[in-house]
Amino acid sequence: MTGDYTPGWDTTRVLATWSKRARDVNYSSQRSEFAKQPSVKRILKQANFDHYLTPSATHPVTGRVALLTLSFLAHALGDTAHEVSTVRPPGVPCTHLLLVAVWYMMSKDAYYQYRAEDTGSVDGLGLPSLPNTSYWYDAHSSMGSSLYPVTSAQDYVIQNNESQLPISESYREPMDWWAENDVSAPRNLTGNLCSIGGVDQGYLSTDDLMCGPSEFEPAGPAMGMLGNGFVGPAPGPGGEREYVSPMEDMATDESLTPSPQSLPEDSAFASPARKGAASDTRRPSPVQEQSAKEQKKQKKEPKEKVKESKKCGVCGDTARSMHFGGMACDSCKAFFRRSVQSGAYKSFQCPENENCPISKQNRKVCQYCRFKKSQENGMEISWVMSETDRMVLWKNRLAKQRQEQEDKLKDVAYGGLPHTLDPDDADTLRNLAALQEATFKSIPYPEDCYGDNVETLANLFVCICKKLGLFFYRVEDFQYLCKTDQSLLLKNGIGMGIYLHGAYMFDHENERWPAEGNKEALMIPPVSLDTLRKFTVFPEAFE
Amino acid sequence: MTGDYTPGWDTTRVLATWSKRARDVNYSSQRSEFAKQPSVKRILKQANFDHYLTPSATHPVTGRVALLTLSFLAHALGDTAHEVSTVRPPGVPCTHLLLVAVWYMMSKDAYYQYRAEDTGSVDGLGLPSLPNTSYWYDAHSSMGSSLYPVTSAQDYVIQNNESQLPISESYREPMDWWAENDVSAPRNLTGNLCSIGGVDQGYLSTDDLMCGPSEFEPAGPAMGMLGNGFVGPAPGPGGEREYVSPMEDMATDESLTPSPQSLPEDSAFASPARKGAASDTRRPSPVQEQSAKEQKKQKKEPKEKVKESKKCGVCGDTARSMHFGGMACDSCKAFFRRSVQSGAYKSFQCPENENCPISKQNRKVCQYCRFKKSQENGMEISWVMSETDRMVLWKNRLAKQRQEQEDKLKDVAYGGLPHTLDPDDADTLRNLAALQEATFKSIPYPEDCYGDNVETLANLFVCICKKLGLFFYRVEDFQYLCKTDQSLLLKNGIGMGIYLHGAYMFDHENERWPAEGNKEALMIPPVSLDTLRKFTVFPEAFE
DNA sequence: TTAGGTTCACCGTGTTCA
DNA sequence: TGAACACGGTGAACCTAA
Ligand SMILES: [Zn+2]
Ligand SMILES: [Zn+2]
Ligand SMILES: [Zn+2]
Ligand SMILES: [Zn+2]
Repeated sequence: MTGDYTPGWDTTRVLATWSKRARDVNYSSQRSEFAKQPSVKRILKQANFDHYLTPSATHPVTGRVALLTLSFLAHALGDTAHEVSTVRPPGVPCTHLLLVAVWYMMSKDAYYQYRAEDTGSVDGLGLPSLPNTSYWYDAHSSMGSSLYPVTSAQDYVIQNNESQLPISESYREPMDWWAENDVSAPRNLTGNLCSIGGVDQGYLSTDDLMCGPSEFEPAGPAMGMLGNGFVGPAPGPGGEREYVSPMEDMATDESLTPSPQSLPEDSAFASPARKGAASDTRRPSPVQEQSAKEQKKQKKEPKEKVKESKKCGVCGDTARSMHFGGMACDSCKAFFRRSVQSGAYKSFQCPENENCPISKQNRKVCQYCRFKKSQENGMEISWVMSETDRMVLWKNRLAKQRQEQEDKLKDVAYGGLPHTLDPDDADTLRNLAALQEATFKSIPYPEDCYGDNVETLANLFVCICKKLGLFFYRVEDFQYLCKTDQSLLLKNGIGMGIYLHGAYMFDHENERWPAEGNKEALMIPPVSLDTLRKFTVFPEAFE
Repeated sequence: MTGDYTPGWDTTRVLATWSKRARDVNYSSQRSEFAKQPSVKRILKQANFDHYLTPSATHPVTGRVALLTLSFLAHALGDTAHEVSTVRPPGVPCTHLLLVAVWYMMSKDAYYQYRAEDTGSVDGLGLPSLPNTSYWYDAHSSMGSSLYPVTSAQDYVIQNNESQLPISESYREPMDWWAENDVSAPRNLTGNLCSIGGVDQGYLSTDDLMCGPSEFEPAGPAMGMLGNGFVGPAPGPGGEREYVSPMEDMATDESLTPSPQSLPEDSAFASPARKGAASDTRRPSPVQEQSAKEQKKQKKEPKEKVKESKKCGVCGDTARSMHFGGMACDSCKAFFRRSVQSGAYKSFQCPENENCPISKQNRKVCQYCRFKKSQENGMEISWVMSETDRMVLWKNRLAKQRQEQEDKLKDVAYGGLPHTLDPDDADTLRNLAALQEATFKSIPYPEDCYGDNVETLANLFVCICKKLGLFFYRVEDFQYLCKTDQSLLLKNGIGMGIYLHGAYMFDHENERWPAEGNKEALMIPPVSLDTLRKFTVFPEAFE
C-alpha cells in the first residue's frame, strides 16, 4: 500500500540545501547588520521588528518561554519556513502558503523516509497500527451526509467557471459544489491532472478537515453552518480575476514596480571603492591643515564661552558646528557648498567696494563679500566635495541601495522564493504556490463567513480548513498515499497551515484580519481581534 | 451527555486571576526595563532572554516571523502557561507538566464555555456534528485488539504491583498491562477513586493517544515495537519503588536521585570546556609578542613618568593602555577596530603622499595615514576579534548570564508555583502536578526506549504519549466528558503536552535530553539531539 | 588593572523641498 | 535660499573577562 512511494522531486535535497543556505544568509546578514548597525534597537526599527516587541514578547519570562516553545516549533517548521518568510514582500501573494506546502512536503517525506528505514510497513513494527482504511471516513460514514467522495479522478475533476457565481447562488451540497467549482489549472505540481491513483475509496468530510486545527478546538464542534449560503463567492476586487499563472502575474506586476530612474546597473556596480572615497580621504593639504589647526585653536579658546563658539563666523547667526573648516551657520554652509560645487563663486561680483558688511539680515545682498568672508572665516574650497567625490559617494550609496532593491526584486521575481534556490526547486515550489492560490480561489468564502462575530468566525475557520485540505489533497503525490497516511498528513498540515495562515494574515497595525498588501487578503472576510477574543475563554491572553 | 458538566474547581476564575496577575507583572517590569535600559539587548540580557538569541532568533526577519507565529502560539497557551513557567527552577519537578495540566484545563473549559454560550449542544448550531459515540473507538473497534476498555471503574482500577516486573518480563497486551500496572493513589484530584461516571462505553487505544503529537508525526506510524519488550518496566531506580504520595515523594525522592545507570552521563554534563580555547585563537605571534613586550618595557620604564607612557603612539593623545599591540588612545583604538572589523582599511586612500602627520587635531583627516601609523605603532590587525570570535564571545557571555539567572530563580522556588498564587489554586495545581508525577512514574520507560537511536526514540515517543494520555485520563473531571469530548481533548492535550515536555526537558547546554535538575529527568531515557536529527528529513533545522 | 567589545550621542558631509 | 533630513564616521563612556 505504501511501498512504492517515489516523490516527484528530491525533497530532502531541496530542503537540506535550502536550509543550509538559509542559515548562511542568516548568519551573514546577521554579521553585516552587527558590523554596520551596532544598535540592536536600530536594527529592529529598520526591520519593522519593533512592533512585535510587545510586553509579552520582551518580558523576561514570557519572552523566554516564548522562544523556548518557539525553538520547538522551529523544529517542526524548520529553517526553511524562516527562509521562505525572509522574502515575503507585502505584494507577493501566497508566500505564506508556501510555508504550508513546504511543511507538507516535509512531513510527508519525513514520514516516508522513516518508514523506509524500517521494515517498510507499519505493521511490521508490531504496533497496533491504524487500519488501512482510515477511520476518518469509517467514523463518519454512518452519518452519510456531507462527505466528499473523491473516488476517482472523474469525481475530482473540474470545470473552471463557477467561481464567478453571484453571492445569491442557491445552496448546493458542498460535495457537488466542490467537485464542480474547481479551477482548471494548475492542478498539480507537474501540471498533470490529479488522479486518485491506487486509492480505492476516498472520502473526506468536513470533519476530517477540521481535525487539524486543534488549536482552535473550541471552534471545532461549533463550526459550520454548512447548510446556509455556503456557496457564495467572495466579494472584493480580487474575486473577479481569472486565474493567472503566478509567473505571468509576477512579470506584469513587476513592470510597474521598479522606477526606471533607479540608476543603470553598470553605474551601480562599477564603483569598487565604497568607503575610501568618502568624505575624509581627500582631506586638506598641509596648508589647510594649518588653517584647520588654527580653527581649532580659535574655536577652542572661546569654547568656554559657548555663546561665542556657536556663532557663525560669517553672518553671526547661530551655528551648530564647524563646516568646511570654519564655524558657520546652516545657511552659510549651504551657500558656501553651493557656490563651490557650481563654481559660481568664480563669477561673484561685488556691487560695492568688496567690503560689504555681512549680517544675518543682509547676507543675501552681496554674494561676493559673503563668500570672501567665508574664506576668511577659515572655510576651505577644497573641503567641499568635488564632483568626483560626490560621484563616488553617490555611487556607493546607490550601489548599496541598489543591492537591497535588487535583492528585493529578485525575491519578487522568484515569487517570494529565495533566489539562492535551485531553479528546479524553485519551480516546484512555485507550482505548489500556484496550486495553492488557485485552490484557495476556487472555494469562495461563503456568505456566512462575513459579519465579524463569533459565529461567522467559526464558519470562516471551517472554510479555511476546507481550502487547506483541498490544497493538500491536490498535491499530486498526496494521491499515492493510503488513506491512513493521508489523514495523518491532513491533520498535521491543516493544523499548522491554519496557524501560519492566520499569523501571516494578521494586520497587527489595526488588530484585525486580514492584513493588506496581499492579493488573497482582498477576499478574506474581515475579522477583528476582538471577535477572536470572544472566541476564547481567555481574553486576557491577548496582551 | 454534555449538559451536566460541573468542574471540580473554578477553573475560569483561577485562570483569569492568574493571567491578570501575570500581565500586571509583565507590564510593570516591562515598563521599568524600558525606562531604565534603553538598550533592547540589555533588557534581553538581563531578562535571561538572550540565551535564545540565536542568529535566527535575532535576525530581523526570521525573528519577526518567529514572534509572529509565537503570538499565535501564545494565544493557544495563554499567559497562564507563561506565568507557570516563570518559576521553573531547575530543581523543582513537574513544573513543565503543570503547563500541561493548565492547558488541559483551559481547553476543556474553553470548549465547554463555548458550547454553553450556544444552544448548549453542538447540534443546535446546525453543524454536521460529531457522533456522540466517538469515532475514535468506532474506527478501531474493528480491529478488536489493543484497545483499552475503560467501561467501568472496575476496569480502570488498578492493582499496584506489577511495576516491579523485571525487564525480561514477557510480553503482554498493552491493554492488560496498562490496566494492571497502575498506581493506586492518588487517582484523581480529590483523592477519590476515578470512576467513569456516566460514560457507558469507552475505549482508548494507543492510536488514540498518538493522534495528538502531530508535530512528531514522522514517528507516528513507525513508533512502537510493542511486540518486543514493551512491557518491561524502566530500568531506572524509580521503576522499582512503590508508589508514594507525591507530596511525600518530593521530600524523599531526592535521596536516591542519581540512578547508577544514568550517572555515567553526568560526565558528559560536567565538561563544557568549550570556552577558553576560542578567545585565544587569535593571539599574537611570537614576533608580535616580542614587539608587545617591548612596548610593555617601554611603558614600564617611563612608568614613573606617567606622562610618557600615557601617550598615544599614533596621535599623541593621552592613552590609558595598550591596544591591539600598541599604545593607543581610546579613539585610535576604536578607529583601528572599526577599520579592521568592517574591512574598510583596505580601501583607505591618502589624498597626499602617504606621509601625513597625525596629531590629535588632524587625526580625522587622513584615514590611510592614521591606519598606517597605527600599524607602525605595533597594532596588529590580527588582534582584532573576527566575527566568529565575537560570536563565541557573545555566546559564552550569554550562557553565563543564563546560568546566573537560573540560580536566582532557584531561590524563588515555591513548589514550582508562583507564590502570588491563591493558596487554593495552588493546591489544585499541586494536586494536578502530583497526579501527573505519579502517573508518569507508574508507566516505566520500557527497555526499548533506551539506546539513543531512531528506533528507541520512536518508542520513547510512544511511551510519553501513553503517559500523557493516562494522566489526562485520570484527571477527575475528564471522566464526566463524553467520549467525543474526551478524544478531542486528548488530541489537543497530548500534542501540546509532548511539545512542552520535550521543550522543558531539553538540555540545551549539551544538546540532549533530558535536562538535569529534575527528578523525572533521571528516569527519562537519554536522547541526543543528533538522534532527533536523524528523525527528520531536515537535520539542518537544528541550528 | 588591562584590554578586549559595545553603545550612543554627536558631527559634518550631502540632499530635498517648500 | 535655508530648514530639515539621511547617512556614515567618531570617540567618550561603558561592560566584561582575565
Ligand atoms: Zn552664517
Ligand atoms: Zn560686497
Ligand atoms: Zn590616538
Ligand atoms: Zn595621508
